[in-house]
Amino acid sequence: MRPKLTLKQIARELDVSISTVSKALRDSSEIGEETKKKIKAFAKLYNYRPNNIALSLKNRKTKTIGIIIPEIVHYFFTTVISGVEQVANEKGYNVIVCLSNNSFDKEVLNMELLANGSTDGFIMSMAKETLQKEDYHHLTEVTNQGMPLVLFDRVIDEVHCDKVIIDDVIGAKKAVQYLIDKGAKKIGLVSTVDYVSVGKLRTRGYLEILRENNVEIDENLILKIEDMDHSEAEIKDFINKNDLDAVFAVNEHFAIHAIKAVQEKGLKVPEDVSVIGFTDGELSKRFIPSLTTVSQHGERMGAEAARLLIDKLERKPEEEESYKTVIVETSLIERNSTKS
Amino acid sequence: MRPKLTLKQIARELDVSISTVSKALRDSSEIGEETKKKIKAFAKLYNYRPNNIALSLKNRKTKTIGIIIPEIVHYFFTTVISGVEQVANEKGYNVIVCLSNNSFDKEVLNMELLANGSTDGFIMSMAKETLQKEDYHHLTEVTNQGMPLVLFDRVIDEVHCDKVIIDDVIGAKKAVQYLIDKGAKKIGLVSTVDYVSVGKLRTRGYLEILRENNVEIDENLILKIEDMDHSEAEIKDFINKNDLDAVFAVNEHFAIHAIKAVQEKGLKVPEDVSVIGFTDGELSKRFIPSLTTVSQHGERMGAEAARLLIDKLERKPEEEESYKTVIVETSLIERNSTKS
DNA sequence: CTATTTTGCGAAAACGTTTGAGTGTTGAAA
DNA sequence: TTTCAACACTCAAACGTTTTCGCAAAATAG
Repeated sequence: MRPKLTLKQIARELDVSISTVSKALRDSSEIGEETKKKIKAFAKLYNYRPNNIALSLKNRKTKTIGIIIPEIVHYFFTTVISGVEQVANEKGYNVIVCLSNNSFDKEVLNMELLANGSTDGFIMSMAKETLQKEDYHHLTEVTNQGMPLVLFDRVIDEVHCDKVIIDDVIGAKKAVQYLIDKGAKKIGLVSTVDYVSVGKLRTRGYLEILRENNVEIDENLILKIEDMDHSEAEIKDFINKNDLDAVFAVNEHFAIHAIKAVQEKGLKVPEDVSVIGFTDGELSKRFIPSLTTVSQHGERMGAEAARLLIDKLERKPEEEESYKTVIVETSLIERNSTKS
Repeated sequence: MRPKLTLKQIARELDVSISTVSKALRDSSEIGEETKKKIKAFAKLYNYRPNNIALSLKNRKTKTIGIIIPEIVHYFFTTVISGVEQVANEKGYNVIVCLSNNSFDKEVLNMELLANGSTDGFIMSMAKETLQKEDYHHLTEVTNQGMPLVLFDRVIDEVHCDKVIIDDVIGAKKAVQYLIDKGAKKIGLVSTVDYVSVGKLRTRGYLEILRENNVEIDENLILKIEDMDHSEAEIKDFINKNDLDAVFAVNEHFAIHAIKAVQEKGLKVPEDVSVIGFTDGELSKRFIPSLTTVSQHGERMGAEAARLLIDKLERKPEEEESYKTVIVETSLIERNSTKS
């Protein structure tokens, strides 16, 4: 077992000072050609690599970005991570992933941990519990310390920082308009409770587009799910109770349960009932019938978020502060769960 | 914007030395009660937190573990990460995630980067390209430097380190035996090329159990997919060509394509053909028919890997070196893609 | 009232870098 | 011969900690 080589060891070996070694390796003009050559050869031979931690301490930057998400076993978030990772890597940054498991406390804990020097900035999507509590002190704390923060997907206006969101309202409108265009009259909505901002926005899109099309809004056709664990039963009940010709679900999960419920009711998708989901995951692609969905382009969101963050990190301090909100467009992907 | 508080600043503010502050905060008996109280109060008021980087440099350990996986947009890997994260967090470790994208070069790059002080050890699953090349110098390099490494899922004998694997052979045998028990005679195998070790092992399980049941092996009933991009067409062709009454696929993906192909051929699953997959993802659960699969318990694997790694990290140096291989048992989950 | 112990604190080194300032030697210009 | 610049290198500080050692003053013992 051979421990890592340090400048000090090279210096001792070659009988020069540490600074000489450092400068030689950075090809400084202060050092003679002969010495440089010797030192470089030695370093190469023994595969010297500077210690990142020491560099971080010296430079007061770690070249890593922290990403905090509610859960990782979730297609959308993994695509976002993938996007972040790609541009981070391009720009020489590492990515450190923390999960909040949708718990407020764990989110706070994670942020505090990472904020103490471990990362240069954050990319995060807020825990459900945090949204409920409306307690954002950990976020403002971190930004007050001068750490850049980029919020994505689940964002809130109260926190001032860069944001990457999708046009949830427009996305929902696109979906519902599509259903209307295909002749649907009674369009059900399966959404979440309103404190989940995406649920709220998609619900708003649904309402707006119905109004724009002069379709009367029937509150009975709107289901807001609180407890994911009972979503299946609730959706089944909802589908059974109402005579719908189309369903817009705010996520894949709900969409699939809706399809199942429709089928169990003895009707066919898409012949009798069309279903559109939100988020384009594995499930949407491979389910039978494959799902028409509003695609969120998670990878693009991650990439945008990383770009925003790194811009902030590498910006000269004299440049003035300003916060951008990037909206990543959704697109409707037509598959087999809607009439064509 | 208020930058982070340091010991030095507290010391200056309170007109004591840095060491006094440090000791007071760590509740050393060297410091008088009065002084301690004063310093602690100040630190608490201004929310002092020690700088992780400085601690890492001092202690020569970072309390982070690096996890390198081929891709993240993949259910199995996310469950593993989830498992790792859980026990890592419990023990006060952070997790830094790197993706190799199945590229040898990126895997090497990532390891080198993280090995220079960023992490205390590695948990990884090897890139496909690395397995093909059979070049493991980056792994031995890292272990030679005394960094613990835990390999999972895609492992190789040549590298000496802790390993977490599943009983691929046994898992495959369970699956095929199940098919045989249900009366299947012509059981097809959809696998990968042999340098992907899991493909090889599952293939071996298939062969062994057929032999044990005195079923003659027909090479025509075995499909080995090289190029994932053309897997769909190849599987379709394979299903069309052969008159199978059951299919064992080494992953979800293949299983689903097999089901589709069977259905497109005009046959029914599971009435005419039973299909079993490997890995228990979203897709398996929600597909219709939902898939009978061999579940890999990724979360458990991740947890085991993290435990092994942290044990190594926190082991006293005098204890002797030894490498364990933990086998996480698979279980067969019966759903609707097989006759009951 | 001296001798010794205890108490309370500070100085300094260390972790591995980078970098500006300093130093000694050489050679050439004045 | 003196002066000065160029060269090639070393010193030392800094990043933020922890920890060993040393030292003075106070408390205790003899």
